[in-house]
Amino acid sequence: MLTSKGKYALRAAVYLARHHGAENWTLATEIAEAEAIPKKFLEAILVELRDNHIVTSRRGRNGGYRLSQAPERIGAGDVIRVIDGPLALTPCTSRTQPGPCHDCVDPAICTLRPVLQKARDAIAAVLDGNSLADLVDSVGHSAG
Amino acid sequence: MLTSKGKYALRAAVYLARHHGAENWTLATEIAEAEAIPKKFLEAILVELRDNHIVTSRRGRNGGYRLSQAPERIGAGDVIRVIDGPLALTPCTSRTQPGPCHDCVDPAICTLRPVLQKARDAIAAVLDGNSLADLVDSVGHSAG
DNA sequence: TATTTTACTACTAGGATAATAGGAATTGCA
DNA sequence: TGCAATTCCTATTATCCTAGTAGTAAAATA
Repeated sequence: MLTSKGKYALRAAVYLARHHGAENWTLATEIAEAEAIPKKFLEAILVELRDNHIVTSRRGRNGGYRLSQAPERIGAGDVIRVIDGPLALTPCTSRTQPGPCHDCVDPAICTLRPVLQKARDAIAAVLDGNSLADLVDSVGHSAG
Repeated sequence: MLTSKGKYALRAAVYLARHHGAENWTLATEIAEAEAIPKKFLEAILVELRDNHIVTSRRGRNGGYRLSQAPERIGAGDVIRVIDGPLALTPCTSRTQPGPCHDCVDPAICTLRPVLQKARDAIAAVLDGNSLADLVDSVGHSAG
């Protein structure tokens, strides 16, 4: 399951994608109201997205946030990874932040790894295969 | 990410699959030692698996646990669902325990749903497509 | 310099996680 | 009948995570 924070992040990113434009800066307040996200919480999320180069921010008057790249170039998985961590089901099957499972007896002969690896690849294929632009377009139609 | 509990459950289930036999009852102590799982914690897990008809237990002397069905008929997803809950990334995309996302403005026009639905299907295809018997066989070879 | 807006730091309530402890109930065997 | 093995049940605990809230600092612009 995603955390609320992760979903908020994705919704905010999609909002920015929907309003993306060369010099179009969107206010945190606007996103918070439109998406019903607690404003202060959203600010913290946007800072994390900024630190991870998903969004760019500008302070002061006429400031706000915008995507760092075109919506077509940012995957849903990119946003989720930043806020909720790796897509994998275990540290040992993560590609972006691989690490040992502390409760694993012997990684070399782990019975679970092959399936969990396949699961990770399947999740990543979907979430990395769908850009924010795709999400904007997908409203209403659940096929694709 | 799976919880430790979920991984313990899956490892225990695979252990039972490896030692599956008509009247073969395996002790919790044996599984705990072989898989390095805290015994008391494992007992609680096995009780949950029993309540959800994944394993069958027998008390007293010569007691123990065994799978309720042939290892070929129990999917990795079945075990994970019992211990860690739905495979879906959000309640609204769960097939086995569907529910509303409390932070969702309007489910009908949710921008995230289509992708999350696809993600769920992808995860489920892998985890439901691999039985405990498959996991037993997959040791060593990570392809398949 | 006043106002807008993001950025930063600190704090908190509640719940989940990962156990541990102790004993009760059940079964088989001598 | 009683003892030992084993699962089953009820509590309790320490630690971390989640989902925020509050207040203030810093920056940019008009």
